[in-house]
Order: sequence, then C-alpha cells, then structure tokens
Amino acid sequence: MAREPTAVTIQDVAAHAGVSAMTVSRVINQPARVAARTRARVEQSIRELGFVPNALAQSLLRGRTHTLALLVSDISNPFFTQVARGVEDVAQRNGYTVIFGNSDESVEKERQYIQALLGRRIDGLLITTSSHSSHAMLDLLARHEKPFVLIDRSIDGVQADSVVGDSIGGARTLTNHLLTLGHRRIAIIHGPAAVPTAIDRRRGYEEALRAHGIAPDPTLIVEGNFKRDGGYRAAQQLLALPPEQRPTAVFADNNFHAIGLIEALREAQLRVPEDMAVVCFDDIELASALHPFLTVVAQPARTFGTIAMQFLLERLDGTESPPPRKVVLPPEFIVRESCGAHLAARIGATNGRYS
Amino acid sequence: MAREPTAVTIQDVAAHAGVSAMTVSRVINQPARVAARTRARVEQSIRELGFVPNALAQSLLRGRTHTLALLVSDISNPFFTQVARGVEDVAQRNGYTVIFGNSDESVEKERQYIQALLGRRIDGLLITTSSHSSHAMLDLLARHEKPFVLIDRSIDGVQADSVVGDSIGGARTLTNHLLTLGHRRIAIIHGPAAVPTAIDRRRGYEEALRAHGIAPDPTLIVEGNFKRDGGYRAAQQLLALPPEQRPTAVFADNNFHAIGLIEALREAQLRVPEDMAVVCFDDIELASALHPFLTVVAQPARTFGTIAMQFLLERLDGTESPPPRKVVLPPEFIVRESCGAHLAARIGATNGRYS
DNA sequence: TTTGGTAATGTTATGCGTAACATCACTATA
DNA sequence: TATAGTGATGTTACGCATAACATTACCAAA
Repeated sequence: MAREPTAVTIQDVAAHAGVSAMTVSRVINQPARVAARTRARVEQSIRELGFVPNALAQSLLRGRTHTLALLVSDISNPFFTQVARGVEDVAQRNGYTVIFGNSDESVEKERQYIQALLGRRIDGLLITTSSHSSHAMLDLLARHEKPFVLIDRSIDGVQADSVVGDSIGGARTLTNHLLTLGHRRIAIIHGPAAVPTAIDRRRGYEEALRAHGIAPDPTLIVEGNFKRDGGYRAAQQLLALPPEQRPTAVFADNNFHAIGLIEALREAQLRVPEDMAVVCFDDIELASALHPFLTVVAQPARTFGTIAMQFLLERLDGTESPPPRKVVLPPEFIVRESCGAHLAARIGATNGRYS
Repeated sequence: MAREPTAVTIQDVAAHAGVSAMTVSRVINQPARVAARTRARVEQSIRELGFVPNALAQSLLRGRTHTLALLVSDISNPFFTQVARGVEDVAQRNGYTVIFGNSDESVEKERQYIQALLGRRIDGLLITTSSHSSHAMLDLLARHEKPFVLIDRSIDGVQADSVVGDSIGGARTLTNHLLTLGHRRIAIIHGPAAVPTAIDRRRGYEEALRAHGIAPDPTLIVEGNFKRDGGYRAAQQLLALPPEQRPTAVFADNNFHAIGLIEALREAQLRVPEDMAVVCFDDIELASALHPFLTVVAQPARTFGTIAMQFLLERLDGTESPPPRKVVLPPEFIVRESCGAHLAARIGATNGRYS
C-alpha cells in the first residue's frame, strides 16, 4: 500500500493497552460500557500515542461525514464574508466542518466544485447559485440525496429551502427615496441578467419609476457584473451620455458596483451627492463604520448564514422532511449622505435642482 | 450498517457494465489500460448511474485526502478574507479543497479545530496562531507529520515555513510619519500581548519614538483585542485623559482598532485629523476605495495566502523537505487624509499646533 | 450446585476503492 | 508448433473503525 504518514491506528492503541480494537472503540464512543480500570488504561494509551480516530473510516462506515460546504461567488465580498461567518459559527457549534469555495460566478467552476464535494461525500451544501443554469447542478445534488439550501438567490422550481433578501422591495425603497428627493433621471447599474437578485432589483427599480409615472429609460439601465470593474465601466458609460441625458442619481444594485461607481465619479471630479446622488444595495459595514456615507439598504448577511445553516441542520438531523421553506429577510433602509437627503432637507425638499 | 443515503458504488457501475470493479477503477484512473470499447461501455454506465468515486475510500487507501485547512482568528476581518481568497485560489487550481475555521483568538477553539482536522486527516494546514501558547498545538501537528505554514504570525522556535509582514518596520514607518508631522504625544492601541504582530508593532512604535528622543509614555500605550470594541474602549480610555496628557495622534495597530477608534472620536465630536491624527496598520481596501481617508501601511494580504499555499504545496508534493523558510512581505505606506499630512503641507510643516 | 442473566470483552464482516498479484487470450518469434 | 511476451481483465487483500454477533467470566436466584 502506498501509505506514507503512518498514523497511529486504533489497533496500535489496542496493542499498547493490551485489549482489542473494539474495546478502544467503546472507550471512545460508549465509555460506560467499559470497565473503569480498562478504560483508564486505554485512555492512557490514547494519550501516550496521540491517537486521533480516523474520521474517514468512520464516515465510510456510517455514511455521514459531518462536513458541509458553502459555495459562494466571491468570499471576498463582505456580504458573503458575513454569511460565511454566520455559517461557520453555527456549524462549529454543531460539530460540523465547513468547506468553502468560490465559484466566481462561473457555472463551470460551480460544477467542478460540486463534483468534488460529492466525491468527498459532504452531508449537505449551502449555495449561492451563480445563475439559472445552475438548475442542472442542483438536480445532481438532489439525485445524490444531498440536502442543500439556497442563499441569497433562489431559483423557481427548485425543491429546496432558501434564505433570500427582499430585492424587489429594497430596490423599490431606494428608488422611491431618490424620487422623493426630486430626482427624475435615475440610473441603475444592475448585475448579470442571469442572476435572480439582479433581475429583482431591476424590477423593483422599474416598478418604483412606473408608480411615479416615469417610463424606464434604457440608456439609464446598464448591466455590470457585480464587481468593481463592472460598476466602474457602467458608470463611465453613464457619464459619457450627453449632459441633458445624464442621470442625476444612480442606484448601484450591489456594494461592489457602488464602489466602482464612486471611483468613476471621483475620477470625473464629480461630487457625491451634489453632482450625482448615489444609493446602493448592501451596506459595506466597515466602510460605513469608518465614514457613514452611503445611503443603502443593508441586509442582515450574517443572519442569512445562520438561518440557512439551521435549515440545513434540520434537514440533516430530522427524519422528517418538511416542504421547502423560503425565508425572505427584509433589508434595513439606512439614509446617510450619498443620496443628498441632508442637503435637500436643508435647502427645502423641492428646490429647483430637483424639480 | 447504519447507512442511509445509498450512494452508487463502483460495484454498481461494474455490475451495470458487466465488468469487474477493478476495470471501472482503471477507466477512472488509467484509461489507457482499458480496451476502448470496454471503456466506452463503462463510461456510459458511470454517466447513467451518476457515479462519483468515494473520496473517503480513496483517501483511506492512499493516505492522502487532498484537503487542507485554513485557520484564522476571524474570517470577517478583511485582511484574512483576502488571505483566504488567495489560499482558495491556489488550492483550487491544484485540486485541493480547503476547510476554513475561525479560532476567535481562542487557544481552546484552535485546539478543538486542530483535533477535528487531524481526525479528518487533512494533508496540511495554514494557520494564524492565536498566541504563543499555540506552541503545543503546533507540536501536535508536527507529531502527526502534518506540514503547516504560519501566516501573519510566526513563532520563534517552531519548525515551519512562515509568511509574515514587517510589523516592526511598518509600525516604525507610521510612527515616524506622525513624528515628522510634528506630533509628540502619540498613542498606540495595540493587540493582545500574546500575539506576535501586536508585540512587534508596539516595538516598532517605541523604537521610532526613542529614535526621536521620546520616552514611550505608558498612559499612551493601550491594549485592545484586535476588534472594534477593543479599539473603541481603548480610544475612550485615551480620551478620558486630562487635556494636557491627551495624545494628538493615535496609531491603531490593526484595521478593526482603527474603526473602533474612529467611532469613539466621532462620538466625542472630535475631527480627524484636525483634532486627532490617526494612522493604522492594514488597509481596509473597500473603505479606502469608497473614500480614501485612512493613512495606513497596507499589507498584500492575498499574496500572504498565495505564497503560504505555494509553500504548503511544495511540502506536500516534494519528497525533499528544505529547512523552514520565512518570507517577510513589506507593507506599502499610503498617505491619505487621516494623518493630517495634507493640512501640514498646506499650513507649513512646523506650525504651532504640532510643535 | 445448577441455571439464567448480565457485564466485559473479543471476533468477524463491512463500507468503498485500489495495489498487488493472478489469469486468460492472443500474437510474435524461433 | 511450442514458447515467451503482451494486453485485458479478474481476484484477493487491505486501509481503519465499528455494527452485529460471539464468547467469557462472574453473580444471583432457585
């Protein structure tokens, strides 16, 4: 056999303590069923040899690995970081180990990961699907009877628990806010059309406009990629419009888009909110702690993670399998400076600039 | 046996394709050694049944799990988030899966994690030790012949590769900068005395002061916990000093401390940098992108992760085991607003306020 | 003293895939 | 034609821990 790191096995402990492997196993798993003095001896041997039971062998036998996975598009996005933190927390408390993976919004990477994870016989999965087309993958999971929970992005027709935010509502809130401040030419930088949250946020934006009797203007609707560079390029596109067609406010549909947007505005020497109002979906907590600036709808990211983990644990532990549950967590609307509300309040809500 | 999710095994595939299990195994691992038409038939069966080889069994046999772990104090700290990103990237490209864990700066949690990871027979570990006392744990790893790499915090006398930043140098740079701007009463909020980086940053701070003929003042040296609340409380402690004893500048030895500090200053209605200059170790990239404000020494966090992973892979792949390597990555000094340099420049470097 | 019961411990088989060895069919060589 | 060689495939044993069953020792009840 091609083994190299000759680890200490239960047999070694058994030999050392002068008992059978089974007795050692009992000491570990059902101590009460071993005579006190034998148990003491075995425990001594375990300590001396530094024996750690091989979870691979246990898992092979029991069909449970106590390992889960969290697959997100980008762990360095603070939203997902917080989700991860929540997930890890609950997992750790329940004796589960979590494998993390980045899909980079690529269906292919996602597929590879799931394949690898199935091989490792994870007990379940938490996933932020990269797009509609993840449907096939989720079927694969279902086929292998692996419970999974959708986080942030749910997909119609998929039989699984999901924890999402109210993207439509949040987008409507932000857009309404801008409308209330008098803006009429409001742009949106939205994520890839294949991503449910991007679609919903755009929908909320359009709904709010229409409710105010404004027809959405295609030139003000720009697609990004949920990353900084996408927000930056989208912003440049908006700034390249002839002055009279330019927006007076922009709604960035995620945090990275907002950052790219702000960077582009700064380069163009435009002031926020004086020259351009900005609102954003998702708070950047640390940035806001340092400098409360962006007006946002903030999502309870960590809670996304903890609730999703709870759901998953219930599926794993419970013998029953209730129908799929869907939790929609409402975002918190936080008015800060970037929308210009404080200026508007100071100079009157309906001054010329906004009319 | 207590198995529930009856997964498809190699035997099932073998039966389906009318060959032995061994042949299926060959199709997967050494396709060239199987006749083309047999191979085609087996591949067909694999696809039809959705067979995914059980990595647990493979690992049990080969003694390699192709699983690594990254143990940090807090994955929601953007520094570690970036490290994680770098680690995951390299791991993914090399066919490794990464388990992430938070130790919360607790030696006990760290111990528990390592125990669990050893049980899972991870091939190696990347770790940001929570303190000196992690020594025993690292011995445990060594005893189990698991290679590990220390990230961000190295410990004297431990035989392992490490990737760290130049904490002393970075701290010296920041402190010198404040001194050059004319500050004489400079405070430091440093991390737990058990953490190497905290010690080094304090050392660099004190060295810089002494080099300018200033004796470190104990009342200006406050210990935090590397978290926001620690920075906040430390700041309050500094602000509670009688006016003439108060610092005119504060050096926060990590990003979270800086945030807590700024929050406390804002609550006290003190302006930064006019009323209090602030510099900080570690950049908060997203915050700075949004609003370039904090003067910092920024560390190439992601590179920490990629280099550490490279080291680990070399230990895993290579038959040779070179002596421990230590990489010290220099931080980048970025002057922005919080130190007041732009004001000093405008009103002259040695005006009354700073003298 | 015999018998049934229980506590303590051991033996065997199993999970799943593969290394090592074995077998079989067929071809090239002498 | 006999033999060695090669390719294709099968059989057995093993990694490690444990469920299920077996055995042993000992005690209480009859």
